[in-house]
Amino acid sequence: MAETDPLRAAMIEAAERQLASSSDHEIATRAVCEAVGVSQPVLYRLFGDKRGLLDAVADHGYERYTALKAAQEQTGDPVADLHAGWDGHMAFAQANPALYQLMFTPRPWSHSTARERVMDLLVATLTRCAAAGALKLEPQTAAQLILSANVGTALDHIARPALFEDPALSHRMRDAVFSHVLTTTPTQHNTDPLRTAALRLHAQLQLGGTEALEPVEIALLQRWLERITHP
Amino acid sequence: MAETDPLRAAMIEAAERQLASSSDHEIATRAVCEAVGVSQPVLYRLFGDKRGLLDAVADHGYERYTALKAAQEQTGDPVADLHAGWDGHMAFAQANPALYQLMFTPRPWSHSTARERVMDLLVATLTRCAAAGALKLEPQTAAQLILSANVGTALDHIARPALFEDPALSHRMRDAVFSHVLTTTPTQHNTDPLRTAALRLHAQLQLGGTEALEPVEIALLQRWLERITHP
DNA sequence: GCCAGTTGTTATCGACGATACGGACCTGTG
DNA sequence: CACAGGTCCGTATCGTCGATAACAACTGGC
Repeated sequence: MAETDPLRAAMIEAAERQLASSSDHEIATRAVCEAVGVSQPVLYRLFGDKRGLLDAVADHGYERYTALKAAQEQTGDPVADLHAGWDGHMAFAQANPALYQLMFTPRPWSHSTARERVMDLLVATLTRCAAAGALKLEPQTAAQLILSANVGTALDHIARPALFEDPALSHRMRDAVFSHVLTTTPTQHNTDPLRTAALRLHAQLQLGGTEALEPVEIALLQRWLERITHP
Repeated sequence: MAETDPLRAAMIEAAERQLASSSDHEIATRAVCEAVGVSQPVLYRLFGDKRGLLDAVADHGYERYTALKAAQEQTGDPVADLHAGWDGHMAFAQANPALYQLMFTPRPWSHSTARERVMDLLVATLTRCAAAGALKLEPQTAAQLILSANVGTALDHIARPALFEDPALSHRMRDAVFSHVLTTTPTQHNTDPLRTAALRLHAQLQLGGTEALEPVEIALLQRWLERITHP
Protein backbone atom coordinates (compact mmCIF):
# COMPACT_ATOMS: atom_id res chain seq x y z
CA MET A 1 0.00 0.00 0.00
CA ALA A 2 2.94 2.29 0.67
CA GLU A 3 4.73 4.09 -2.14
CA THR A 4 7.48 1.88 -3.55
CA ASP A 5 8.53 3.67 -6.74
CA PRO A 6 10.82 6.55 -5.71
CA LEU A 7 10.43 8.32 -9.04
CA ARG A 8 6.67 8.17 -8.76
CA ALA A 9 6.83 9.54 -5.23
CA ALA A 10 9.17 12.33 -6.29
CA MET A 11 6.81 13.40 -9.06
CA ILE A 12 3.86 13.40 -6.69
CA GLU A 13 5.71 15.57 -4.21
CA ALA A 14 6.90 17.91 -6.97
CA ALA A 15 3.33 18.21 -8.21
CA GLU A 16 2.13 18.91 -4.69
CA ARG A 17 4.74 21.63 -4.19
CA GLN A 18 3.84 23.18 -7.52
CA LEU A 19 0.15 23.01 -6.65
CA ALA A 20 0.72 24.79 -3.36
CA SER A 21 2.83 27.55 -4.91
CA SER A 22 0.80 28.16 -8.05
CA SER A 23 -1.48 31.15 -7.94
CA ASP A 24 -4.31 29.55 -9.89
CA HIS A 25 -4.28 26.15 -8.16
CA GLU A 26 -3.13 24.44 -11.34
CA ILE A 27 -0.12 22.38 -12.30
CA ALA A 28 1.73 21.88 -15.60
CA THR A 29 2.91 18.41 -16.48
CA ARG A 30 6.00 19.86 -18.13
CA ALA A 31 7.07 21.71 -15.00
CA VAL A 32 6.55 18.64 -12.83
CA CYS A 33 8.76 16.59 -15.15
CA GLU A 34 11.45 19.27 -15.21
CA ALA A 35 11.42 19.48 -11.41
CA VAL A 36 12.41 15.81 -11.11
CA GLY A 37 14.64 15.75 -14.22
CA VAL A 38 12.67 13.41 -16.45
CA SER A 39 10.72 13.89 -19.63
CA GLN A 40 7.00 14.01 -20.21
CA PRO A 41 6.30 10.45 -21.41
CA VAL A 42 7.53 9.19 -18.04
CA LEU A 43 4.66 10.98 -16.39
CA TYR A 44 2.15 9.51 -18.78
CA ARG A 45 3.52 6.02 -18.30
CA LEU A 46 3.39 6.31 -14.52
CA PHE A 47 0.06 8.08 -14.15
CA GLY A 48 -1.59 7.58 -17.52
CA ASP A 49 -2.98 11.04 -17.47
CA LYS A 50 -2.79 14.46 -15.89
CA ARG A 51 -5.94 13.44 -14.04
CA GLY A 52 -4.12 10.36 -12.83
CA LEU A 53 -1.35 12.52 -11.45
CA LEU A 54 -3.86 14.74 -9.67
CA ASP A 55 -5.60 11.69 -8.26
CA ALA A 56 -2.27 10.43 -6.94
CA VAL A 57 -1.60 13.84 -5.39
CA ALA A 58 -5.01 13.76 -3.72
CA ASP A 59 -4.40 10.27 -2.40
CA HIS A 60 -1.01 11.38 -1.15
CA GLY A 61 -2.76 14.23 0.60
CA TYR A 62 -4.73 11.64 2.47
CA GLU A 63 -1.47 10.27 3.89
CA ARG A 64 -0.58 13.70 5.20
CA TYR A 65 -4.10 14.03 6.54
CA THR A 66 -3.92 10.78 8.49
CA ALA A 67 -0.46 11.68 9.78
CA LEU A 68 -1.88 14.88 11.21
CA LYS A 69 -4.76 13.00 12.79
CA ALA A 70 -2.76 10.11 14.18
CA ALA A 71 -0.80 12.63 16.25
CA GLN A 72 -3.83 13.85 18.15
CA GLU A 73 -6.61 11.28 18.28
CA GLN A 74 -7.23 8.26 20.46
CA THR A 75 -7.34 10.04 23.80
CA GLY A 76 -9.71 7.44 25.27
CA ASP A 77 -12.73 9.71 25.03
CA PRO A 78 -14.11 9.22 21.51
CA VAL A 79 -16.26 12.35 21.72
CA ALA A 80 -13.21 14.43 22.56
CA ASP A 81 -11.43 12.79 19.63
CA LEU A 82 -14.34 13.77 17.42
CA HIS A 83 -14.03 17.41 18.45
CA ALA A 84 -10.29 17.34 17.88
CA GLY A 85 -10.93 15.72 14.51
CA TRP A 86 -13.09 18.62 13.40
CA ASP A 87 -10.49 21.18 14.43
CA GLY A 88 -7.73 19.14 12.83
CA HIS A 89 -9.69 19.06 9.61
CA MET A 90 -9.95 22.84 9.63
CA ALA A 91 -6.24 23.17 10.40
CA PHE A 92 -5.41 20.90 7.48
CA ALA A 93 -7.53 23.05 5.17
CA GLN A 94 -5.78 26.18 6.40
CA ALA A 95 -2.31 24.69 5.97
CA ASN A 96 -2.91 23.19 2.50
CA PRO A 97 -5.73 25.10 0.81
CA ALA A 98 -4.99 24.02 -2.75
CA LEU A 99 -4.47 20.38 -1.83
CA TYR A 100 -7.60 20.54 0.28
CA GLN A 101 -9.72 21.68 -2.65
CA LEU A 102 -8.21 18.96 -4.81
CA MET A 103 -9.20 16.37 -2.24
CA PHE A 104 -12.65 17.56 -1.22
CA THR A 105 -14.06 19.49 -4.16
CA PRO A 106 -16.00 17.36 -6.67
CA ARG A 107 -14.10 16.63 -9.87
CA PRO A 108 -16.29 14.92 -12.48
CA TRP A 109 -13.64 12.41 -13.66
CA SER A 110 -11.79 11.87 -10.41
CA HIS A 111 -10.86 8.32 -9.40
CA SER A 112 -9.32 9.46 -6.13
CA THR A 113 -10.48 7.70 -3.00
CA ALA A 114 -9.23 10.41 -0.64
CA ARG A 115 -12.66 11.56 0.42
CA GLU A 116 -13.94 8.03 0.95
CA ARG A 117 -10.93 7.20 3.08
CA VAL A 118 -11.41 10.30 5.21
CA MET A 119 -15.01 9.18 5.60
CA ASP A 120 -13.83 5.78 6.79
CA LEU A 121 -11.60 7.43 9.37
CA LEU A 122 -14.54 9.47 10.59
CA VAL A 123 -16.82 6.45 10.67
CA ALA A 124 -14.25 4.64 12.82
CA THR A 125 -14.23 7.41 15.41
CA LEU A 126 -18.02 7.62 15.29
CA THR A 127 -18.31 3.89 15.81
CA ARG A 128 -16.30 4.30 18.98
CA CYS A 129 -18.72 7.04 20.01
CA ALA A 130 -21.64 4.72 19.29
CA ALA A 131 -20.01 2.01 21.37
CA ALA A 132 -19.92 4.50 24.24
CA GLY A 133 -23.62 5.18 23.73
CA ALA A 134 -23.00 8.74 22.64
CA LEU A 135 -24.41 8.56 19.12
CA LYS A 136 -28.01 9.14 18.12
CA LEU A 137 -27.60 8.14 14.45
CA GLU A 138 -25.91 5.39 12.51
CA PRO A 139 -22.18 6.15 12.17
CA GLN A 140 -22.46 6.26 8.38
CA THR A 141 -25.17 8.91 8.38
CA ALA A 142 -23.49 10.93 11.09
CA ALA A 143 -20.21 10.83 9.18
CA GLN A 144 -21.83 12.18 6.03
CA LEU A 145 -23.37 15.05 7.98
CA ILE A 146 -20.18 15.92 9.81
CA LEU A 147 -17.93 15.69 6.75
CA SER A 148 -20.25 17.77 4.58
CA ALA A 149 -20.47 20.48 7.22
CA ASN A 150 -16.74 20.36 7.78
CA VAL A 151 -15.98 20.69 4.06
CA GLY A 152 -18.49 23.48 3.60
CA THR A 153 -17.03 25.44 6.49
CA ALA A 154 -13.46 24.83 5.37
CA LEU A 155 -14.17 25.97 1.80
CA ASP A 156 -15.78 29.13 3.13
CA HIS A 157 -12.71 29.76 5.24
CA ILE A 158 -10.42 29.14 2.27
CA ALA A 159 -12.34 31.65 0.20
CA ARG A 160 -11.89 34.25 2.97
CA PRO A 161 -8.80 33.23 4.95
CA ALA A 162 -9.39 35.92 7.57
CA LEU A 163 -12.03 33.60 9.04
CA PHE A 164 -9.33 31.19 10.13
CA GLU A 165 -8.10 33.65 12.72
CA ASP A 166 -11.32 33.41 14.72
CA PRO A 167 -12.50 29.84 15.28
CA ALA A 168 -15.90 30.99 16.55
CA LEU A 169 -17.72 30.25 13.31
CA SER A 170 -16.13 26.86 12.88
CA HIS A 171 -16.91 25.92 16.46
CA ARG A 172 -20.49 27.09 16.12
CA MET A 173 -20.96 24.85 13.10
CA ARG A 174 -19.25 22.01 14.89
CA ASP A 175 -21.53 22.34 17.91
CA ALA A 176 -24.61 22.60 15.71
CA VAL A 177 -23.87 19.36 13.88
CA PHE A 178 -22.54 17.49 16.89
CA SER A 179 -25.50 18.36 19.07
CA HIS A 180 -27.71 16.93 16.35
CA VAL A 181 -25.67 13.75 16.13
CA LEU A 182 -24.50 13.08 19.68
CA THR A 183 -26.48 12.46 22.85
CA THR A 184 -26.12 15.31 25.31
CA THR A 185 -24.63 13.00 27.94
CA PRO A 186 -23.03 9.69 27.08
CA THR A 187 -25.31 7.49 29.16
CA GLN A 188 -28.54 9.32 28.48
CA HIS A 189 -31.31 7.59 26.50
CA ASN A 190 -33.18 10.58 25.20
CA THR A 191 -34.54 8.67 22.21
CA ASP A 192 -36.02 5.21 21.80
CA PRO A 193 -34.01 3.11 24.27
CA LEU A 194 -34.41 -0.02 22.14
CA ARG A 195 -32.94 1.77 19.13
CA THR A 196 -30.13 3.22 21.23
CA ALA A 197 -29.24 -0.17 22.63
CA ALA A 198 -29.26 -1.71 19.18
CA LEU A 199 -26.99 1.02 17.81
CA ARG A 200 -24.63 0.51 20.69
CA LEU A 201 -24.45 -3.25 20.29
CA HIS A 202 -23.96 -2.88 16.53
CA ALA A 203 -21.01 -0.59 17.11
CA GLN A 204 -19.49 -2.85 19.75
CA LEU A 205 -19.67 -5.81 17.40
CA GLN A 206 -18.18 -3.72 14.62
CA LEU A 207 -15.26 -2.81 16.82
CA GLY A 208 -14.35 -5.95 18.69
CA GLY A 209 -16.50 -8.80 17.50
CA THR A 210 -17.08 -11.76 19.81
CA GLU A 211 -16.01 -15.34 20.25
CA ALA A 212 -19.45 -16.41 21.42
CA LEU A 213 -20.92 -16.46 17.94
CA GLU A 214 -19.86 -17.80 14.59
CA PRO A 215 -19.01 -15.21 11.91
CA VAL A 216 -22.15 -16.10 9.96
CA GLU A 217 -24.26 -15.65 13.05
CA ILE A 218 -22.63 -12.28 13.74
CA ALA A 219 -23.33 -11.17 10.19
CA LEU A 220 -27.01 -12.10 10.53
CA LEU A 221 -27.23 -10.45 13.93
CA GLN A 222 -25.78 -7.25 12.50
CA ARG A 223 -28.38 -7.24 9.74
CA TRP A 224 -31.14 -7.66 12.34
CA LEU A 225 -29.74 -4.77 14.35
CA GLU A 226 -29.66 -2.62 11.23
CA ARG A 227 -33.32 -3.42 10.63
CA ILE A 228 -34.06 -2.25 14.16
CA THR A 229 -32.07 0.94 13.93
CA HIS A 230 -32.74 1.98 10.37
CA PRO A 231 -36.41 2.77 9.82
CA MET B 1 -27.72 46.69 -13.50
CA ALA B 2 -29.48 44.57 -16.13
CA GLU B 3 -27.62 43.23 -19.15
CA THR B 4 -27.71 45.73 -21.97
CA ASP B 5 -25.21 44.40 -24.52
CA PRO B 6 -26.96 41.61 -26.43
CA LEU B 7 -23.69 40.20 -27.74
CA ARG B 8 -22.28 40.02 -24.24
CA ALA B 9 -25.39 38.29 -23.00
CA ALA B 10 -25.29 35.80 -25.87
CA MET B 11 -21.70 34.90 -25.09
CA ILE B 12 -22.51 34.40 -21.42
CA GLU B 13 -25.38 32.10 -22.27
CA ALA B 14 -23.27 30.18 -24.77
CA ALA B 15 -20.55 29.77 -22.16
CA GLU B 16 -23.11 28.57 -19.65
CA ARG B 17 -24.51 26.01 -22.09
CA GLN B 18 -21.03 24.80 -22.89
CA LEU B 19 -20.17 24.61 -19.20
CA ALA B 20 -23.24 22.50 -18.48
CA SER B 21 -22.58 20.09 -21.35
CA SER B 22 -18.84 19.73 -20.95
CA SER B 23 -17.71 16.58 -19.22
CA ASP B 24 -14.83 18.21 -17.34
CA HIS B 25 -16.66 21.38 -16.25
CA GLU B 26 -14.42 23.52 -18.48
CA ILE B 27 -15.05 25.87 -21.34
CA ALA B 28 -12.96 26.89 -24.37
CA THR B 29 -12.96 30.51 -25.41
CA ARG B 30 -12.73 29.46 -29.05
CA ALA B 31 -15.89 27.35 -28.84
CA VAL B 32 -17.82 30.11 -27.09
CA CYS B 33 -16.88 32.56 -29.83
CA GLU B 34 -17.82 30.10 -32.57
CA ALA B 35 -21.19 29.46 -30.92
CA VAL B 36 -22.17 33.11 -31.24
CA GLY B 37 -20.40 33.69 -34.57
CA VAL B 38 -17.70 36.12 -33.51
CA SER B 39 -13.96 35.87 -33.20
CA GLN B 40 -11.76 35.59 -30.17
CA PRO B 41 -10.65 39.22 -29.72
CA VAL B 42 -14.30 40.16 -29.19
CA LEU B 43 -14.38 38.00 -26.10
CA TYR B 44 -11.22 39.56 -24.74
CA ARG B 45 -12.51 43.06 -25.33
CA LEU B 46 -15.81 42.31 -23.59
CA PHE B 47 -14.52 40.27 -20.66
CA GLY B 48 -10.81 41.05 -20.62
CA ASP B 49 -9.96 37.51 -19.75
CA LYS B 50 -11.23 33.95 -19.60
CA ARG B 51 -11.58 34.51 -15.88
CA GLY B 52 -13.67 37.57 -16.63
CA LEU B 53 -15.99 35.46 -18.75
CA LEU B 54 -16.31 32.87 -15.98
CA ASP B 55 -17.02 35.61 -13.46
CA ALA B 56 -19.75 36.93 -15.71
CA VAL B 57 -21.20 33.43 -16.04
CA ALA B 58 -21.17 33.06 -12.26
CA ASP B 59 -22.89 36.41 -11.82
CA HIS B 60 -25.45 35.40 -14.44
CA GLY B 61 -26.02 32.23 -12.46
CA TYR B 62 -27.00 34.44 -9.56
CA GLU B 63 -29.81 35.88 -11.71
CA ARG B 64 -31.14 32.37 -12.33
CA TYR B 65 -30.76 31.65 -8.63
CA THR B 66 -32.82 34.65 -7.57
CA ALA B 67 -35.44 33.84 -10.20
CA LEU B 68 -35.84 30.39 -8.69
CA LYS B 69 -36.12 31.86 -5.21
CA ALA B 70 -38.45 34.71 -6.05
CA ALA B 71 -40.97 32.12 -7.22
CA GLN B 72 -41.24 30.43 -3.85
CA GLU B 73 -40.35 32.75 -0.98
CA GLN B 74 -42.26 35.43 0.89
CA THR B 75 -45.06 33.27 2.23
CA GLY B 76 -45.50 35.48 5.27
CA ASP B 77 -43.81 33.02 7.61
CA PRO B 78 -40.09 33.83 7.39
CA VAL B 79 -39.08 30.55 9.03
CA ALA B 80 -41.03 28.61 6.40
CA ASP B 81 -39.33 30.73 3.76
CA LEU B 82 -35.98 29.81 5.27
CA HIS B 83 -36.75 26.11 5.00
CA ALA B 84 -37.91 26.53 1.40
CA GLY B 85 -34.75 28.49 0.71
CA TRP B 86 -32.57 25.60 1.82
CA ASP B 87 -34.45 23.14 -0.37
CA GLY B 88 -34.39 25.57 -3.28
CA HIS B 89 -30.64 25.89 -2.91
CA MET B 90 -30.26 22.12 -3.13
CA ALA B 91 -32.58 21.98 -6.15
CA PHE B 92 -30.48 24.63 -7.89
CA ALA B 93 -27.34 22.62 -7.25
CA GLN B 94 -28.97 19.50 -8.65
CA ALA B 95 -30.23 21.29 -11.75
CA ASN B 96 -26.98 23.14 -12.54
CA PRO B 97 -24.09 21.25 -10.98
CA ALA B 98 -21.30 22.79 -13.05
CA LEU B 99 -22.62 26.31 -12.69
CA TYR B 100 -23.12 25.70 -8.99
CA GLN B 101 -19.48 24.76 -8.51
CA LEU B 102 -18.42 27.81 -10.47
CA MET B 103 -20.48 30.01 -8.16
CA PHE B 104 -19.78 28.45 -4.77
CA THR B 105 -16.37 26.80 -5.01
CA PRO B 106 -13.44 29.06 -4.12
CA ARG B 107 -11.45 30.29 -7.12
CA PRO B 108 -8.29 32.17 -6.12
CA TRP B 109 -8.59 34.95 -8.73
CA SER B 110 -12.36 35.23 -8.89
CA HIS B 111 -13.95 38.68 -8.86
CA SER B 112 -17.46 37.29 -8.94
CA THR B 113 -19.86 38.57 -6.32
CA ALA B 114 -22.32 35.70 -6.72
CA ARG B 115 -21.69 34.18 -3.32
CA GLU B 116 -21.84 37.52 -1.53
CA ARG B 117 -25.15 38.30 -3.21
CA VAL B 118 -26.60 34.95 -2.23
CA MET B 119 -25.46 35.74 1.30
CA ASP B 120 -27.30 39.05 1.16
CA LEU B 121 -30.47 37.26 0.09
CA LEU B 122 -30.11 34.88 3.01
CA VAL B 123 -29.40 37.70 5.45
CA ALA B 124 -32.59 39.42 4.30
CA THR B 125 -34.70 36.36 5.06
CA LEU B 126 -32.92 35.88 8.38
CA THR B 127 -33.54 39.49 9.31
CA ARG B 128 -37.25 38.84 8.83
CA CYS B 129 -36.87 35.81 11.12
CA ALA B 130 -35.13 37.98 13.69
CA ALA B 131 -37.92 40.53 13.47
CA ALA B 132 -40.33 37.73 14.33
CA GLY B 133 -38.18 36.85 17.32
CA ALA B 134 -37.21 33.50 15.86
CA LEU B 135 -33.46 34.01 15.65
CA LYS B 136 -30.93 33.27 18.36
CA LEU B 137 -27.91 34.77 16.53
CA GLU B 138 -27.12 37.84 14.50
CA PRO B 139 -28.40 37.41 10.94
CA GLN B 140 -24.89 37.74 9.53
CA THR B 141 -23.49 34.91 11.64
CA ALA B 142 -26.50 32.71 11.06
CA ALA B 143 -26.24 33.29 7.31
CA GLN B 144 -22.61 32.20 7.24
CA LEU B 145 -23.46 29.02 9.10
CA ILE B 146 -26.44 28.17 6.93
CA LEU B 147 -24.71 28.95 3.64
CA SER B 148 -21.59 26.97 4.51
CA ALA B 149 -23.64 23.95 5.53
CA ASN B 150 -25.81 24.28 2.45
CA VAL B 151 -22.80 24.47 0.14
CA GLY B 152 -21.06 21.57 1.84
CA THR B 153 -24.14 19.39 1.54
CA ALA B 154 -24.76 20.40 -2.06
CA LEU B 155 -21.18 19.65 -3.11
CA ASP B 156 -21.41 16.24 -1.47
CA HIS B 157 -24.61 15.58 -3.39
CA ILE B 158 -23.01 16.74 -6.64
CA ALA B 159 -20.13 14.33 -6.10
CA ARG B 160 -22.59 11.46 -5.63
CA PRO B 161 -25.81 12.48 -7.41
CA ALA B 162 -27.69 9.46 -6.08
CA LEU B 163 -28.01 11.37 -2.81
CA PHE B 164 -30.36 13.84 -4.47
CA GLU B 165 -33.05 11.18 -4.74
CA ASP B 166 -33.43 10.93 -0.97
CA PRO B 167 -33.67 14.32 0.75
CA ALA B 168 -33.23 12.76 4.20
CA LEU B 169 -29.57 13.74 4.52
CA SER B 170 -30.13 17.29 3.32
CA HIS B 171 -33.07 17.71 5.68
CA ARG B 172 -31.09 16.34 8.58
CA MET B 173 -28.35 18.87 7.98
CA ARG B 174 -30.93 21.60 7.57
CA ASP B 175 -32.59 20.73 10.87
CA ALA B 176 -29.24 20.51 12.64
CA VAL B 177 -28.18 23.99 11.59
CA PHE B 178 -31.58 25.58 11.91
CA SER B 179 -32.17 24.23 15.40
CA HIS B 180 -28.87 25.80 16.39
CA VAL B 181 -29.83 29.14 14.86
CA LEU B 182 -33.57 29.45 15.41
CA THR B 183 -35.56 29.52 18.62
CA THR B 184 -37.68 26.40 19.00
CA THR B 185 -40.88 28.44 19.14
CA PRO B 186 -41.11 31.99 17.82
CA THR B 187 -42.16 33.61 21.09
CA GLN B 188 -39.93 31.63 23.40
CA HIS B 189 -37.08 33.38 25.21
CA ASN B 190 -34.80 30.47 25.92
CA THR B 191 -31.72 32.67 26.10
CA ASP B 192 -31.03 36.05 27.68
CA PRO B 193 -34.30 37.95 27.19
CA LEU B 194 -32.49 41.30 27.01
CA ARG B 195 -30.30 40.04 24.21
CA THR B 196 -33.29 38.54 22.40
CA ALA B 197 -35.23 41.79 22.63
CA ALA B 198 -32.26 43.75 21.36
CA LEU B 199 -31.80 41.41 18.41
CA ARG B 200 -35.47 41.73 17.58
CA LEU B 201 -35.48 45.52 17.70
CA HIS B 202 -32.31 45.67 15.63
CA ALA B 203 -33.91 43.56 12.93
CA GLN B 204 -37.13 45.55 12.98
CA LEU B 205 -35.21 48.78 12.52
CA GLN B 206 -33.20 47.18 9.73
CA LEU B 207 -36.37 46.22 7.93
CA GLY B 208 -38.71 49.18 8.31
CA GLY B 209 -36.93 51.95 10.13
CA THR B 210 -38.98 54.53 12.00
CA GLU B 211 -40.15 58.11 11.68
CA ALA B 212 -39.78 58.73 15.40
CA LEU B 213 -36.03 59.14 15.24
CA GLU B 214 -33.62 60.97 13.01
CA PRO B 215 -31.37 58.83 10.78
CA VAL B 216 -28.34 59.73 12.88
CA GLU B 217 -30.13 58.70 16.01
CA ILE B 218 -31.18 55.42 14.44
CA ALA B 219 -27.61 54.74 13.42
CA LEU B 220 -26.37 55.32 16.96
CA LEU B 221 -29.19 53.21 18.41
CA GLN B 222 -28.26 50.37 16.08
CA ARG B 223 -24.67 50.52 17.24
CA TRP B 224 -25.81 50.38 20.87
CA LEU B 225 -27.98 47.38 20.12
CA GLU B 226 -25.07 45.67 18.46
CA ARG B 227 -22.99 46.27 21.58
CA ILE B 228 -25.73 44.62 23.60
CA THR B 229 -26.15 41.65 21.33
CA HIS B 230 -22.52 41.12 20.52
CA PRO B 231 -20.27 39.92 23.34
C1' DG C 1 23.57 -14.75 -26.21
C1' DC C 2 19.37 -13.28 -27.29
C1' DC C 3 14.68 -11.91 -26.84
C1' DA C 4 10.87 -9.76 -24.31
C1' DG C 5 9.58 -6.51 -21.17
C1' DT C 6 10.64 -2.35 -18.94
C1' DT C 7 12.18 2.48 -18.79
C1' DG C 8 13.58 6.44 -20.75
C1' DT C 9 14.42 9.90 -24.69
C1' DT C 10 13.53 13.15 -28.82
C1' DA C 11 10.36 15.12 -31.82
C1' DT C 12 5.97 16.32 -32.85
C1' DC C 13 0.76 17.14 -33.04
C1' DG C 14 -3.48 19.53 -32.13
C1' DA C 15 -5.91 22.60 -29.02
C1' DC C 16 -5.87 26.32 -26.10
C1' DG C 17 -5.36 31.27 -24.08
C1' DA C 18 -3.92 35.54 -25.53
C1' DT C 19 -2.42 39.42 -28.62
C1' DA C 20 -0.48 42.44 -32.53
C1' DC C 21 -2.07 44.40 -36.54
C1' DG C 22 -4.95 46.11 -40.12
C1' DG C 23 -9.29 47.10 -42.16
C1' DA C 24 -14.29 48.10 -42.15
C1' DC C 25 -17.81 51.05 -40.24
C1' DC C 26 -19.93 55.00 -38.07
C1' DT C 27 -19.85 59.99 -36.71
C1' DG C 28 -19.38 64.64 -36.67
C1' DT C 29 -17.39 68.85 -38.98
C1' DG C 30 -16.08 72.00 -42.72
C1' DC D 1 -19.17 65.64 -50.28
C1' DA D 2 -14.67 64.85 -48.24
C1' DC D 3 -12.05 63.79 -44.40
C1' DA D 4 -10.27 62.87 -39.64
C1' DG D 5 -11.21 60.39 -35.35
C1' DG D 6 -12.78 56.77 -32.84
C1' DT D 7 -15.12 52.28 -32.38
C1' DC D 8 -15.61 47.70 -33.55
C1' DC D 9 -14.36 43.32 -35.45
C1' DG D 10 -11.57 39.76 -38.21
C1' DT D 11 -6.95 37.58 -39.76
C1' DA D 12 -2.89 35.82 -38.54
C1' DT D 13 0.16 34.53 -35.16
C1' DC D 14 2.75 33.44 -30.66
C1' DG D 15 3.86 30.65 -26.75
C1' DT D 16 2.18 27.05 -23.77
C1' DC D 17 -0.11 23.07 -22.70
C1' DG D 18 -1.62 18.01 -22.69
C1' DA D 19 -0.75 13.96 -25.12
C1' DT D 20 1.49 10.56 -28.31
C1' DA D 21 4.35 8.25 -31.86
C1' DA D 22 8.75 6.38 -32.74
C1' DC D 23 12.98 5.02 -31.29
C1' DA D 24 16.93 3.84 -28.01
C1' DA D 25 19.00 1.85 -23.75
C1' DC D 26 18.90 -1.22 -19.94
C1' DT D 27 17.55 -5.60 -17.51
C1' DG D 28 16.55 -10.38 -16.30
C1' DG D 29 15.55 -15.24 -17.47
C1' DC D 30 15.98 -19.37 -20.47
